[in-house]
Amino acid sequence: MSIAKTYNPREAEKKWYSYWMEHGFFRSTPDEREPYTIVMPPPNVTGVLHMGHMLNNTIQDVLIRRARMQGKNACWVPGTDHASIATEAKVVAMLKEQGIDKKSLSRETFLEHAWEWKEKYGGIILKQLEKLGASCDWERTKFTMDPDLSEAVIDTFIKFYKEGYIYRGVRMVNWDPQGKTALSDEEVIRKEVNQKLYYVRYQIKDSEEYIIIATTRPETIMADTAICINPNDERFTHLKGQSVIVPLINREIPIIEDEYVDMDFGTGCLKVTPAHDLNDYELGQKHNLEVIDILNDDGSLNEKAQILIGEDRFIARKKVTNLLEEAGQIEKIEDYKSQVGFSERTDAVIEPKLSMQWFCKMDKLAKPALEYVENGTIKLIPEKFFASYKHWMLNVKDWCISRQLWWGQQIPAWYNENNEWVVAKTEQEAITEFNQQGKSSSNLLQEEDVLDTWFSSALWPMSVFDGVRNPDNTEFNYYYPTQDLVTAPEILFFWVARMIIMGHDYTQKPPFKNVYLTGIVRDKMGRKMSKSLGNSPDPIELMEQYGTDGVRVGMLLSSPAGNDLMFDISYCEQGRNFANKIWNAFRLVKGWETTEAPATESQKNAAIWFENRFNQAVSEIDEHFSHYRLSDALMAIYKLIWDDFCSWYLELIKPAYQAPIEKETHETVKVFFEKILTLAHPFMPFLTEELWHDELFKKREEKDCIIVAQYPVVKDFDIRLIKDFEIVQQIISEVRSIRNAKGISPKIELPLAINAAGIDFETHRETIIKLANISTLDLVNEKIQGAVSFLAGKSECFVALEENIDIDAERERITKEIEYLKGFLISVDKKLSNERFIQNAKPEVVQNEKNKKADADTKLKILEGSLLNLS
RNA sequence: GGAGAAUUAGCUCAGCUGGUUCAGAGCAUCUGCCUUACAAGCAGAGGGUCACUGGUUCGAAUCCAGUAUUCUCCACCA
Repeated sequence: MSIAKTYNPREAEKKWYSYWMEHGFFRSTPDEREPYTIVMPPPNVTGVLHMGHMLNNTIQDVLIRRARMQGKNACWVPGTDHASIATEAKVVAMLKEQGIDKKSLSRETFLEHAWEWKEKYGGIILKQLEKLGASCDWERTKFTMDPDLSEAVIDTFIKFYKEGYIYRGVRMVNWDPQGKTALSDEEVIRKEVNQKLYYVRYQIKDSEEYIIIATTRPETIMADTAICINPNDERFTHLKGQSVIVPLINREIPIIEDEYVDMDFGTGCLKVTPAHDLNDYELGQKHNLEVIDILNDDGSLNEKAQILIGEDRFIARKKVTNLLEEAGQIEKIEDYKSQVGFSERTDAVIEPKLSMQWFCKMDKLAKPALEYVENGTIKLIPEKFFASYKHWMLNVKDWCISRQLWWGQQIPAWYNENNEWVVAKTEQEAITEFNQQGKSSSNLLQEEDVLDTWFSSALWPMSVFDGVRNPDNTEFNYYYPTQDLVTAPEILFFWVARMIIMGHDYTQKPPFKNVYLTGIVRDKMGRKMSKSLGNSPDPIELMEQYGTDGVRVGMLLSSPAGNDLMFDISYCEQGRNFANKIWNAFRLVKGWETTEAPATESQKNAAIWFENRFNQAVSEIDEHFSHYRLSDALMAIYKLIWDDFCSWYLELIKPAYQAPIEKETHETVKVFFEKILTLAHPFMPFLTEELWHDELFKKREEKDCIIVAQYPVVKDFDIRLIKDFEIVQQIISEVRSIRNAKGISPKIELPLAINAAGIDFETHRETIIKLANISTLDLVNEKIQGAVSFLAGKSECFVALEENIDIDAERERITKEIEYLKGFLISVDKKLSNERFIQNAKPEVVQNEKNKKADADTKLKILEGSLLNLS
């Protein structure tokens, strides 16, 4: 029988994923065990797996698999998000391709198309997550527009409305002219843009004089309703109370005064356009200015502009500039950099626009959500994000929750024929409500707008367990609050904060205990990986190439929480190589014939050492996990397996070529092997499951799978024993190093003599002989003449080489070491003779220095002896 | 403009409340090995004024201040 020399991930991946599914290992139902719950941040239903998802979901899978193996009732709830704007844009684009204009469709027909699209193309990403090994409870898959989740959203709207958090009003909002909807402040991305600053002349009425203003948006001058100057600005004192003529349209507007105007910026004169700028709007409110909105929903000019009607705002900007120039009204044009808002979803330039919207009052709601994080009920990992969380929470603004879209939850508000409105779940209830208020209830129309998608995502940890509609249900009581949330820092406010707010409002509990914020996946040049840059590898292809386990390991090796991850393909290679290393260790153990003989002493000692070393590693790994240092945990496993298990333990017990191994030892190796597989399983689910089922270990029962095997628990270990073995390892390394330096083949046996101090070398005799390839190992009490010597711990070792040793080289080496030790002693002595040190330092520290001195003294004496011995 | 963070080996990063001569890991590099588990490997080796300048301290990669560079978040200056 032959086993492939390299691990082939493909078969194992296919086989085990469906095996796990068929046997229901991912499924979770409430029982007497401790629950461990993660709700997956729902990707957009339009989404396709990218490196960010890969990282994020791998982390979640590692956490959930480990918890499952620790005997917890692990429940990972997957799902998708309806992503109003993105999805609606996709559907509109698709319809356009078919020659259908959204405007020509009724709301119902459009939604039919949208649902059709969703059923057909939506949720590809969930399928892709399977490839990654995601052990979600797929039967719980939710969509934010599922009927029950939608109902939860509507209920919440009504609840918040009744509690006085939701109101409706005309406000300046962020308008996305491409998506044709309002956006929340959080959905606006500000970018620095190279612009022009236009200096435009406005003629003073009944005068030849001009006033010059600076603007970046000349196309809005038709909407100007005042010019504002600073009352303290002496340059303009004579203009107070005058009015000016708006160029091109010759409308008369007043000159007003307000200290808001920065005298040093531009010309010190500001044109006031209340309809198209937030600050101007506020100025307008203060000074009772007229509001002239010259823009249509799509960003083109309307008839109020009087000129260039129907032109897009950016074309209009150019044309207005030309017209102004022709009219001699442009003083100058300067280059200018400024921040411009873009839509997070469509990337269109945001237009401040005055419109009627629904808002959620945030200040009161935010308070308890801040407290949770402040008092540690919810932990942010890493903590550094607390500062910005706090800042946002303290300065939170009201949340614009209405969107002028169809795809989403339609706001449950109803208008009667007099345009009066009530909030009610159904039309029937609305009628009742109107009647109670003594108002007309005929010709009711439901509010056209839908709710912000984040309004529904905010309920996610509750709504997936139906906890909003039915808070007393068993599942909700069992799984909520959830344990860990793994997500990107970018949506800390969008999502995390709002989940905490809603969770608290409903349950008086936080929705989760820990928030692990992953980094951003960047390319080698530090650029964020994105589709538009084309610098992101396709995770699916990566997994094809390196194996899923390899890519998982690669991603996690380099991603401390909250730090961005500079992704490089070589990490995946490292992951693949690691998988292959385990595979080959398995081949070795698998290939051994056994003999009935009992284990040898050295094998037993090796086993004792590895057991202790293993327990030490388990402690370290546990510690890393408790701080969510997944990459450190993984590295500890990597080293335990590669170095300790393969390079030391296996080499140590390995029988001679084609010789059988003692059965007792073989059994022990197998036990260790199973243990390290369980440690590795959360990171490398496929390989470990594949090996677990090999008959080398045993015939497994149908449900005896590593995915539910017992995860190693923290146990005591003997640090002394491990340290002693380190000395042995050092001796072996030194002998190999001597070989290397002298060009002596590893096949040639060398004699070794040890002047042992403090360690029982008999225990390790066989080990040293075997791994360092020693012919004779003598324990001596004196120095050996003409041998190369070195110090391991406090034991001096001698290798007598057949050819003459290079005395000068040896002398130099030893002298160097002596000098080092002397320097060391000087520094220690300096400390110890410093009274202030003795007085101020902790007693342990002082004692430690004393011990160091004693150690160094011993070593120094040995080395000085060696030096004498050479001459 | 405000806030936060970072700067340690060629690369990616550890280094927790100052205390081994403290400078570490992985990868990469170099040298020697096709030693029958693994060349996706084995053995060995080299490599860093801990960004800079001051300060606190018996003692600083670690604490403080300033400087430089970089990043992130927030913010309405036309």
